[in-house]
Amino acid sequence: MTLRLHDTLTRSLVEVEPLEAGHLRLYTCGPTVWNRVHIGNFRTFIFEDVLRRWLDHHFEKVTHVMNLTDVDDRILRNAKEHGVSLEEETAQWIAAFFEDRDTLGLRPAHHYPRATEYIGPMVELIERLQDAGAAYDSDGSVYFRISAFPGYGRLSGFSASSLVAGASGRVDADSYDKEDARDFALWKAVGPDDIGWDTKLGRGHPGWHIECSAMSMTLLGESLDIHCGGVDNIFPHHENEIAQSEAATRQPFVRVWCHSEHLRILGEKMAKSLNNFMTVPEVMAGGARPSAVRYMLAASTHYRKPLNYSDEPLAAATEAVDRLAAFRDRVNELRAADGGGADEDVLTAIRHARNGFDEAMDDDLNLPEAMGAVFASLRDINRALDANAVSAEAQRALRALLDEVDDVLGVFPLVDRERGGDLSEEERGLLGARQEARNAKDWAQADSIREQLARRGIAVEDTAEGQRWRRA
RNA sequence: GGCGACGUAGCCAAGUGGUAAGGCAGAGGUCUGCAAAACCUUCAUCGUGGGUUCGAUUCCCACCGUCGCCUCCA
Repeated sequence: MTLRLHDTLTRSLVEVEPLEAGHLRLYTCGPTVWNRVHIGNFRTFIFEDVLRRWLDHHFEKVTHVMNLTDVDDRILRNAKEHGVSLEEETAQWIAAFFEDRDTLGLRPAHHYPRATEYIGPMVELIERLQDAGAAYDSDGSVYFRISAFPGYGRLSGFSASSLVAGASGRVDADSYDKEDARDFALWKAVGPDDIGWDTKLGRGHPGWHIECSAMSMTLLGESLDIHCGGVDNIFPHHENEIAQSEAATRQPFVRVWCHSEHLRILGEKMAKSLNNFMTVPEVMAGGARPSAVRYMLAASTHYRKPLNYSDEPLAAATEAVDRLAAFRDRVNELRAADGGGADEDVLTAIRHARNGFDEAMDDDLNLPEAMGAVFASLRDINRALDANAVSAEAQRALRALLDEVDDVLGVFPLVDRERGGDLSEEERGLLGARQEARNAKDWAQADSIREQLARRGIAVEDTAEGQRWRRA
């Protein structure tokens, strides 16, 4: 089975083949830590997490690097305003990012390089560009010379003439003294009172794009396999990364570019600038479960299509997760019999689920379709289990299927965390009393206790094996 | 203005040149002391208008609508 991903540069599906056999090198654009990231950012991070997990499944070794951009104009401004160092300013937001990452169950990257720790490599890279004639000084700052890189615009599809300076209304068009409006800053000169670094280039701080080139080359080499981010990074960020990297190394910078679509809210992109965003803690405070948020962001639609955030998809995701979790409970509680009358049907359904899942995932990470295959098989399996017992072997196969699916989906650890630990002494007592009431066929009493437990957030179900509880 | 994406049931959504996965919600039923869970049944001709084709939701054109990018936004 080969994995195919949509490559932004060629706008086609390409087979993923690591440059170094058996070792895939992945770079994902991380957060700019100037405040708490929102769930729109996390849509991209979760897409990248699903990719990372599927790559782990495919290749012997994966090295995943996610950068933390801890120097940029907003951070510098805030640090100055608060009268603190850059490190003090960003520490809280880095901590918040890791907290949210863990809330949503993202597999940690192998490296989280910070821009401020790579000033040296950035300066070296800029010097290489100067030597190559691809960079020039202006008022102490250093700019990349677009005209020195003929391939400029390939990734975004923008031709030189089509770029309308300031058309987005986001940035002042002519605030810098550049040869060409499209040229971008590699190094920005600052005065002695401003936060900056004294380097061979003079006192200043790096431009936005150079950090990713320097950090990825340092940690992953001058050519890496996959580089991803949100679609809004295509231009200018990734376009500029390609230009500055390849102008320096004369080698292809990245083999496959992947970009995820935006999360929307009320039909519009969720963004800090539109003030229509929600953070992970805010969503949780609204009663959402981490497992449901993760499911919604990862699996409710394909990563290259916009996803609209609202209560309905979240509720649907909650139910979908519950269905999976209930099925896992059922599998774990199966009392396997030697005969295993349902084995054949169950094993067939498992095979269908696995094949459908793998195929859909290999086809550009189509997790929605992959889950469709899983759910279709769940129904077949449930039907078989309703009718007959299964062998211990079939039970093991069912567990393996769930493990495989959740190796990518990643919701079960979150579900376990949400359910909390064991029952308290008192709650156990209530459950025992209810069992006694049921034995005595005192239904009124049994129902009343079930009500009490429900008010504590504990759902009780009666099964052939007795009572089963879970935190709802 | 340039470039690009999308438009499938009440909602979310996958997909294919030969009459549409899956999830949620709804309706009816089986099971259950009652529930819950599970299962069964039921619920769409794929934005509009043309064209190509034996046949299009799937290819082409136009239109309408929504959205994104156009120098520091994931």
